[in-house]
Amino acid sequence: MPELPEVETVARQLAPLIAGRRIERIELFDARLGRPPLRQLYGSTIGRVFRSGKEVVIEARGEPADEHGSPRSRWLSVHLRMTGRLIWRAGRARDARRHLRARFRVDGGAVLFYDPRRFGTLRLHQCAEQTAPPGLDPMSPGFSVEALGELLASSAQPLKSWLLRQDRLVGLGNIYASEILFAARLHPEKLAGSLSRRQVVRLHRATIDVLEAAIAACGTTFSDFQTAQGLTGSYQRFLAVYGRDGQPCPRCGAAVRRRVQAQRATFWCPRCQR
DNA sequence: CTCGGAGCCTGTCTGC
DNA sequence: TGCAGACAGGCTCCGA
Repeated sequence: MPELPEVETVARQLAPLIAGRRIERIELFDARLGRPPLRQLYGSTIGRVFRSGKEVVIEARGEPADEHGSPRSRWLSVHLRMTGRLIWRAGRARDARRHLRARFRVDGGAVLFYDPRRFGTLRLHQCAEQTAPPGLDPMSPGFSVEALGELLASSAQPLKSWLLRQDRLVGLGNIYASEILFAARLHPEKLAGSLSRRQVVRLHRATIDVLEAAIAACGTTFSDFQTAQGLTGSYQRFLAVYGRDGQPCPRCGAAVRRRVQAQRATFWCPRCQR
């Protein structure tokens, strides 16, 4: 389910809903989540809530050790993988238990973690540095044409597969990789290291444009994705190629094609992507 | 390094 | 209607 725009949407919506609230209790309902020592977060106050790569990170600020000490923070990161959802529930209503994997009780409500396929993960970090993803975030100031060019330069991988690797750029997944390549008019099987300077510029521009538009639309919803407020995204209305196998390319009218590349469906326009 | 395949899970949709 | 198979927004591991 969630790629960068969806995770960004969840983090942005969750932040004002839970920042400043006290963590009362965290319940895990799925053994696959392991047994992270979450009790150490009890009584701490939620600070920043932000996206890191494809993870939602929640800062838990503990009490100051003494009156001069600054509060000790820990960070809880949630990876939604394919079908995870983080939903804010105000008050003390009863929660649907189906697919409920974890519940973060805070004063005034709870954050519910639903995940039908159970691929999602929770991790507890003792320092902020540990929450940083390995790759470059395309929404960060460091994402320049030069930086993208350098990352691409050494690779003999097809562009579509390259874009899915989280150790180079973080946050892109199967939907946006296809959409970005369409916007950049680049063929998904073109080798990453073979791009001209102008093509790198196009890819850079397309990455930012597609992600910003998707964030503005609160992400893409097919079936699973919901925002923190239980709403759906609307970017699916703007998808040019993803899931549009056989339909006309919105730019040139040629039939959009689909093929499986490294186990994942790839969609592209055979006429205007070169 | 890269690729392909299997695996982790459950739900939904398609075609016979 | 029933059932098998394909497929799904992510990622990791293995062997070639």
